Amino acid sequence: MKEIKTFSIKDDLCPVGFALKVIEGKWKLPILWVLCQNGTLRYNELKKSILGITNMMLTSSLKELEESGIVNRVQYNEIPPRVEYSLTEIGNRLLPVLDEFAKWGQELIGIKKL
Amino acid sequence: MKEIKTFSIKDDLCPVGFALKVIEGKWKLPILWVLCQNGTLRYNELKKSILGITNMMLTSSLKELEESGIVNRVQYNEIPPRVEYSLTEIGNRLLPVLDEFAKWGQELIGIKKL
DNA sequence: CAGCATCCTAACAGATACTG
DNA sequence: CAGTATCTGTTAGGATGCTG
Repeated sequence: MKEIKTFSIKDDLCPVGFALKVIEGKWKLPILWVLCQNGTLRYNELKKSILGITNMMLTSSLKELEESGIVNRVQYNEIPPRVEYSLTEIGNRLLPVLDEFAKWGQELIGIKKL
Repeated sequence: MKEIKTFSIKDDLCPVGFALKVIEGKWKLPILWVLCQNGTLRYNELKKSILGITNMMLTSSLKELEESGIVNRVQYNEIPPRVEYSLTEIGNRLLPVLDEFAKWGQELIGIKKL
């Protein structure tokens, strides 16, 4: 009888699952994308550059990304208010990983077209 | 005035988004994990090795993974029925990418503990 | 043994309007 | 300018029981 390795759901402290949660959600990748393309952006610049996003989703997605530690939020107490967002250092280090992921995705798309 | 690169939601044919969808969902990673640890497994072996999963979720997750092309399903027409699941070739090539992802996740966990 | 059908709930996401 | 608040719709996931 073969010995089967099990997986307990308690193990979802698994680093892959953890990393995945950080970028899951409809708007996280788009936000990361425009930030890595443009560097630092203000709230309204982000909003304009991500077509279709609402204030609610932009705000909550940014907050989660900030809490995850991959987006910086800098608030200037001016009138009118100014808030700038950018990728953190570890946020930037995610990019090459996503690139590998993209390559694999491309292969998969290629295979499915056969 | 700076030129801002935009992101249209229509672009979600983006390979990263595509790849992400394939492994999203509560049970996909656990399934991939036990398959890569054990090689080929039968339906009930999978069920036993993933604690807490229901028949419905196992069935639908396996079907999606199969449709994505990263899991093989082989049905033997015997009595009692036997169905075996394993990773496809491209499914196996996902593993090193997930490994990179895991390393990044570990770093992030490390940073957040500081 | 390997599943499918049905019903149910909770989390996610969108629309709209309002505020410091 | 940079968000909140509220209300509503949609989808993911779960419980339970049944079938070839």
